[in-house]
Amino acid sequence: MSGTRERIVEATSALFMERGFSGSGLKQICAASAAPMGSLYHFFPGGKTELAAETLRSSGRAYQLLVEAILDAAPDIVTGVGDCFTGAAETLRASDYADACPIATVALEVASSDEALRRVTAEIFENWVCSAASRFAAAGVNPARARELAIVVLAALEGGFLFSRAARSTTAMEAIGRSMTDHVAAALRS
Amino acid sequence: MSGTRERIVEATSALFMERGFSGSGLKQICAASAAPMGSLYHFFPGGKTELAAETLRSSGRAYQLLVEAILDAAPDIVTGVGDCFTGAAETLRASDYADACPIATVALEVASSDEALRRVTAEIFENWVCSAASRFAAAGVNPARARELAIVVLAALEGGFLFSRAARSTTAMEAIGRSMTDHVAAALRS
DNA sequence: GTCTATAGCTTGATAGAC
DNA sequence: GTCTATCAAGCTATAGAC
Repeated sequence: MSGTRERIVEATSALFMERGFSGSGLKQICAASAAPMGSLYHFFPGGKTELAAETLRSSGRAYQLLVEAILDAAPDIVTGVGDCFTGAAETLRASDYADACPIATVALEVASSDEALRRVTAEIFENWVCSAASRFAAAGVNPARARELAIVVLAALEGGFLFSRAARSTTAMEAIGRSMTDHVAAALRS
Repeated sequence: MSGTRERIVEATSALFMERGFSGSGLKQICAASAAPMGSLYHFFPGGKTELAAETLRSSGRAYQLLVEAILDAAPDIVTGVGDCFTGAAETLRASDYADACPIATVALEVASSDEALRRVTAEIFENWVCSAASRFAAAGVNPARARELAIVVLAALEGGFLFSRAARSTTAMEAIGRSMTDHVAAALRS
């Protein structure tokens, strides 16, 4: 049960957030996870693509569980959505704007240049949308609208990460969070 | 007035959208723009960073002018916002999901790893927000709210590019566009 | 499973002829 | 201003001893 494999995946996830897919070298990943090159290719014979696919799936799942936990802990869905945005803002500040979406950077890099990885990112986003949509529907939003609402809220969260990281300020994330709580509240009333 | 310099910047912009900053090599850029290596360093003695900064500024300005033209051509601001999203969706489909935001991919790549380029992307986004906010204010939105509204609409547009490119489908962009027109209309009524 | 060494290629950048 | 040749360093990937 050597933790080497897990260490490699964790180091890859962190490097992907800081430098993206092309900017993260396998040597750098090995150094960051204190793993030799041979171990990386032992666990991931498919090389960088296989490692990236597993890293994206793993951090995508972890991120989904985090959001679900925040939504389920809140007294109502509107508060829960607000908590996601304030939590994202706090995490950004606490991590010096490094700990953001673990998928977006790589997703944009590979969208037009690596079909296998593009499919992986599409699957992760689809899981996120389904997860959020089911929460909105359970909270009383018309099921057909619930999916659209999930798409909008998650897209706005991604835009918030982009603007907040670029500006090194969380004012964008906070403004977007306010708008999204209003938007979800309006959807509940209709 | 050798067009070599312009060709280099244009090729760089296209490659940044398709493969990002780290994924675009200078040799690739020279090949795509039919320019020799020596010319690239003649025009951009600061190397890849200087070329990237100028490319980002140039395509950021062009993108802003495009959005402003769409907004100003529309009969009202709500229609104009809707036109931006349907236009983005059409452009994505027509370009096989390659022609999207010219800044976002690079902005995420450099946010935590290249301070000089991070500042450039922050400045571009700030210009976009100011431009959109002034249109919203001119349409009758309370000036304090106009800036927040601009941030939300642009962030949602960026999230729409991300989800639509990953899924190779414009349904996300279209759903987000519908929500944003509703959101802008609501801001006008309040 | 772990580790070292290295092949083969590409990267960003430079030098110097023209 | 243009172009070629080249450098040192980085990359992904592999081979093979332990």
